[in-house]
Amino acid sequence: MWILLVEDEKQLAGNLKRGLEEEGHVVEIIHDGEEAELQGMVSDYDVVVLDWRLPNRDGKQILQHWREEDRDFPVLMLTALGDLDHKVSGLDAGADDYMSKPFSFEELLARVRALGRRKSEINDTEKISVGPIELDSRKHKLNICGIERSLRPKEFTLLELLLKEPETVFSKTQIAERVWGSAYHVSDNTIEATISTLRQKLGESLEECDNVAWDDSNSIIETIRGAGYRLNSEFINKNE
Amino acid sequence: MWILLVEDEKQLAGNLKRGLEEEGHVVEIIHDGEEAELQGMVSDYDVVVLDWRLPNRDGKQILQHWREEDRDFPVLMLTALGDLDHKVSGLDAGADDYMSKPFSFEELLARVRALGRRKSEINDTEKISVGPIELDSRKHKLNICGIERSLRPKEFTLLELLLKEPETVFSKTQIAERVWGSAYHVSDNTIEATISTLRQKLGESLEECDNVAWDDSNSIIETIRGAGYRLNSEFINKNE
DNA sequence: CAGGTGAACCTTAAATCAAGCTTAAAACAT
DNA sequence: ATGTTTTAAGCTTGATTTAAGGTTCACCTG
Repeated sequence: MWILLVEDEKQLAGNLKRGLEEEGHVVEIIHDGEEAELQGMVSDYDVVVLDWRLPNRDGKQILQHWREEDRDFPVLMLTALGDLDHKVSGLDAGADDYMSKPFSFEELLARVRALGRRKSEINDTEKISVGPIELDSRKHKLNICGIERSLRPKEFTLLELLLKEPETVFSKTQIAERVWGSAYHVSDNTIEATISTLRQKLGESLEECDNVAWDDSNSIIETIRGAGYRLNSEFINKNE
Repeated sequence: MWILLVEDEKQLAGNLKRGLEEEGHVVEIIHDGEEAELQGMVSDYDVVVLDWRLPNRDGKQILQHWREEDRDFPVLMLTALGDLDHKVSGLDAGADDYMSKPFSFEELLARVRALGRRKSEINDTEKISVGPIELDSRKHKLNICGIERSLRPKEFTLLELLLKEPETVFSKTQIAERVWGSAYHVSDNTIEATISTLRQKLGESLEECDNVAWDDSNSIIETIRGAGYRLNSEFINKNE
């Protein structure tokens, strides 16, 4: 999932980010309230984790502005211990869930997961499947006509992105942002190399299936020159 | 869309250009303030992205001069983080939106799209259709009476330009600007060659249609000697 | 008004250029 | 130490531009 984490304590933010990433999420951190507000206006995160006390704007204000503008991602608010009033006013302002510090990481994880699931069926049903391909988000496992196959984290996230919105063309820039978390510092070649190994793994697996209408196994992921990549629509249709 | 990007950090500018081009926009980069000002005086871009800090002139000056001369394209200004004063003074000077660095690429994309939409209906209507010809800008697809056909990027952008404003005659210079991003370094012959292949592809496709009132399939794109090219108006009328 | 002339334009193939692919090895992280 | 990610290099494929010769058209001239 694509998560925005708004938290000004840098250490805590860093830890959470790492933990969430280990679970296979893509995490963006923002330390500043104003910036966070803007960011939320333009990007459709799957979940936003929002600290209540922030420099420049407080969490509640930010959230209210978002909701006024119909930004509808689920928001998990974080408050200091004892701020029970905040709980109420926060949920009022449109938060979907609430947690008070300190909390265990496991708990955060569980709630983030729950929120993501709630948002939409497509988005984090742990299992996405297109034709004979099944992806288990939780376990980072790929399952092709019954045969299990392990993917590396980056490969996994990339495939997940493509499967979630088949038909859509994702540009390298978008892929960089959604899989690596930022568009800068990621070279084209890195993405190409990842696509390449991913194709190989998919290809190998599909060859071992009997009942799949597909031969040129290399092109499950289509290249649209100059524009990006997408899941091959023919493949989708034939095997849906 | 036709976008001018004024930004002196070459690396950043290059990245953004690539990203925007992947989305199907035509992008011209200028690194220098003075040159940018001139360019804005003579070309009607759909959107201008303007860095605030530039060599030779600062963004604000440039923008003011433009507005004094009634150059009315939407301008998205870029400032360094924390320059909140600039935000205000920039919007004052006539900017339509603002973003502080660093920003995510998707954010830029969203805002550019929004500004383009605001300006005119024609832009960003994802699907353009004239008679049996349908063009999907976002997906880079051409569809003629139901049959899909692939065009190369330059061919595509050129056709898009002609379809967006049928009736209008586009000179070679205009075509160079709006398809290649700049009029220099593009020879007449290049454009002629592109028109030629485009005509062929359109011709072939139209022959396969039944219900189209058109015979001399070569002249869907009309040549107006000494002036330029345009979509054949007869074709438009017969098939509208 | 026939014929000639030059400019603009067309067409095709070949040459150049750029995007994307693949593999192994280096770097990084755990 | 092991698995992952990134870089590097040479390669393949496809897109674009150039080049060269052919058309067409407007207009000039005898």
